[in-house]
Amino acid sequence: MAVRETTGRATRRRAHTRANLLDAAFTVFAAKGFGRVPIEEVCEAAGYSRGAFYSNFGSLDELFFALYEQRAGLIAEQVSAALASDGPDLDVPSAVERVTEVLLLDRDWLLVKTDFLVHAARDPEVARTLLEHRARLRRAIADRLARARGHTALPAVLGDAEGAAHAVVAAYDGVTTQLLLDRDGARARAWLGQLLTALLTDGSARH
Amino acid sequence: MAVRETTGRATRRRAHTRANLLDAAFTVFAAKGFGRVPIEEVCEAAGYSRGAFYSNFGSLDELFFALYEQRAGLIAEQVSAALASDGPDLDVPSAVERVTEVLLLDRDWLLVKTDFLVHAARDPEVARTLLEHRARLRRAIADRLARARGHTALPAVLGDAEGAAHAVVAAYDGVTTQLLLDRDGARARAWLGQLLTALLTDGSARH
DNA sequence: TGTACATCAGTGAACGCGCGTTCACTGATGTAC
DNA sequence: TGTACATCAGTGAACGCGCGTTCACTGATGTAC
Repeated sequence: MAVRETTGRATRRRAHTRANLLDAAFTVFAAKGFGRVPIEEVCEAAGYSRGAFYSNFGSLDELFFALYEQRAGLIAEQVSAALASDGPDLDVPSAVERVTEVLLLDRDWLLVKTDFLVHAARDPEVARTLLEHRARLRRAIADRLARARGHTALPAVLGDAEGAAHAVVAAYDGVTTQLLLDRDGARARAWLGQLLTALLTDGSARH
Repeated sequence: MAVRETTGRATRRRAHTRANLLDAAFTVFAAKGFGRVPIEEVCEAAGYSRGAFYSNFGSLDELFFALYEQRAGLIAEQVSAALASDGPDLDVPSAVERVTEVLLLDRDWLLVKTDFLVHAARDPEVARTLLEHRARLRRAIADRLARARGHTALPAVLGDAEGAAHAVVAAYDGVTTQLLLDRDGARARAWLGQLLTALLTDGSARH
């Protein structure tokens, strides 16, 4: 079954509507939480009737998954860019700074991502999707760290670059939780920076 | 307004029903997620009619909050106990081991706690409750760490014992996220142990 | 380029189910004597 | 200790609203000539 041509016939309009619904859903989900939002509300925010929704998605879940995929892809690209943007040798503090900025800047995304986590935690199929995204992110980080070996030694307890990347993700998730509660973005970014520094350098100061 | 006597008249029965509803709710919420559970389902699981629910709680939210308070209190006690259970000097690895065990053993609790986080993230009033619990936990950890100063030096990047306690909580939250997704409890506990060791000791091995 | 036509995206009224909420009741639990 | 009584916890049927889903329609968009 071939994917519907995105160029043929009145399909530009369709794609446009779909994108509008996704954008509206992002805002509304972030504000109220997935599962507390009736279809009607997404449609209203996007400026369509409910029929338009059913013409584009089979259910709110389907839209939610599409939304997650879209945004997660976007973030992944931004992180890659942030990691790629200096020479072959890694400047840890500056890379940490840039990645931190990407990961913690959009509170709405953190909210939606957490909603998605809650679903994934109860549905192994959904969890697989999320785990794959995380694995991809981790690999990007690990690769970057590996390439920088010798420049900065990693603490032994964490094992190899894979282990260190794992720790980076854990720190990110931990700080995310705190940020969701206290809404202090600046502090969260500073704090994530410190944590990553503590984890990635050898504990010996660099205050 | 005095709190209703828990000993007077047919109130033992009432307290019993309330406890049954809370226990049933814990199981059902963990399985399906708060917000995906109709009142009827909690009542059925507890063996009561819906009227019994309304006789004890004003809404599912109210029950959910009561449930959170109850369980969070329980965990807090267990953590305190785990921290108190050796002499005046702190044996970091063994304390880490014990606390890790308490914090990551009950997946159902992690699920319910995450549901609660999702609500708190959108309601500052609810967030206050959760932040207070976290602050209490953090203080217990910080106190314990402070008392052990000199025994094990903390890395400078994290600042004082408060900072280190903050890091412990962040690591816990981070590992929780991973555990919710991969369901590998043993690995999560090992991993949290490593992270805490990396954060609390001075990076210099102790493999 | 202009016009007639076919298709299909999006409309919005209508339907009906699930579930929250109420309330007159019943019988279990404790009190008074 | 036993019995009559009062209270109030828990029952379950009934009500009705919110919202998911459907579908006959309209008019916007692209095609053919």
